[in-house]
Amino acid sequence: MHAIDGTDTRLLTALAKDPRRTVVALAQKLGLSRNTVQARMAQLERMSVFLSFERRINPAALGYPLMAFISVHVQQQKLQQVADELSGIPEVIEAYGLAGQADLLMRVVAVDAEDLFRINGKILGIDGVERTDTSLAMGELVPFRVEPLLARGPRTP
Amino acid sequence: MHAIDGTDTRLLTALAKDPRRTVVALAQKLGLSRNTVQARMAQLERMSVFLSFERRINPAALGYPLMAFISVHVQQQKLQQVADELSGIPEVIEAYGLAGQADLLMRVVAVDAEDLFRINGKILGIDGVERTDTSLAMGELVPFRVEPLLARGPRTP
DNA sequence: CGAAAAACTGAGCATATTGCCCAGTTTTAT
DNA sequence: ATAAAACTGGGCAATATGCTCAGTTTTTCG
Repeated sequence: MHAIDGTDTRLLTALAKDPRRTVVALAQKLGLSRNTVQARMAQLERMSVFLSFERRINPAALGYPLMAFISVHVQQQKLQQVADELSGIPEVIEAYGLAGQADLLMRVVAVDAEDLFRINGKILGIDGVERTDTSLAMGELVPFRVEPLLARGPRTP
Repeated sequence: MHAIDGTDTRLLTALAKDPRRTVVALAQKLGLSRNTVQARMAQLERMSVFLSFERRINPAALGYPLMAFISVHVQQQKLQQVADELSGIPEVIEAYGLAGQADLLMRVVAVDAEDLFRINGKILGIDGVERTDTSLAMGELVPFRVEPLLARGPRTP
């Protein structure tokens, strides 16, 4: 067994609903033996189903209430260098290489508008960065969720 | 105490590093009493420092290896309706209202390119959606992290 | 500055959980 | 049909948890 099956998705759904639930309680809820839940959890862990705990930490609560998406046009063949420089800026919380209009899209958090301006300046100062477009996030219109995907059951990859 | 302080950031850092650590082990590591760690954790929970567990679930492992960012131009005064429609599409895992070039930016996952095309068609079919721009994510250049923010210690909000 | 409130400490208790082992049964893969 | 994988439920020892408590320390506020 190395693809996610219906029992795994049910387990993930239950976990998502109540992340602090004990293995015993999960087993009860799912009608499985405790050992099975343990074994399945261990397997999900091994399969890298779980991303970092950091994703659960709200930057706003850390003092960074502003969020922005900054797309960047990068000089040819300098993408990796730019990425390395970006990773040195603490407020850059993630960055993706893109196939599309821009070369790179990052998510940035900031203390306030001034801070954002400063960060943007920093990004513009990176060798290889040609142009940036900044879009301030005004609010979550669809809050993050994977529950609808889980509810559909497993997909054959 | 209702702002995050240095002890909280240290606690979050330790948690981020080892999410399955017991309260007893965390207390030991941080040189605090068990009760204090428990009390602090409870407070962080109350303060909504922790976002949903779902954010830790990797859509790729669920059978959605493709990710794309789709920006959308929306007809005036239809933003909320569009958002409601988007939330009915399971593959739309989050969407932000923007101040910038586009009105809305969403993150979409898909099984394959065909699936992505289908989803895009669905989005274009929503009343109020004028235009979309799709950028396929080719890879994480800066993987998600808030550790550098935590390492800086608390920020006064 | 002093008093009060908040936060921290360490001890303790009863109960629950965990990691792991085991042998038997059921399900899946070949 | 057979073998391997997965599941089951039982069990054990060690540890953790939720919670209480009284004393101490730190922070807040007038």
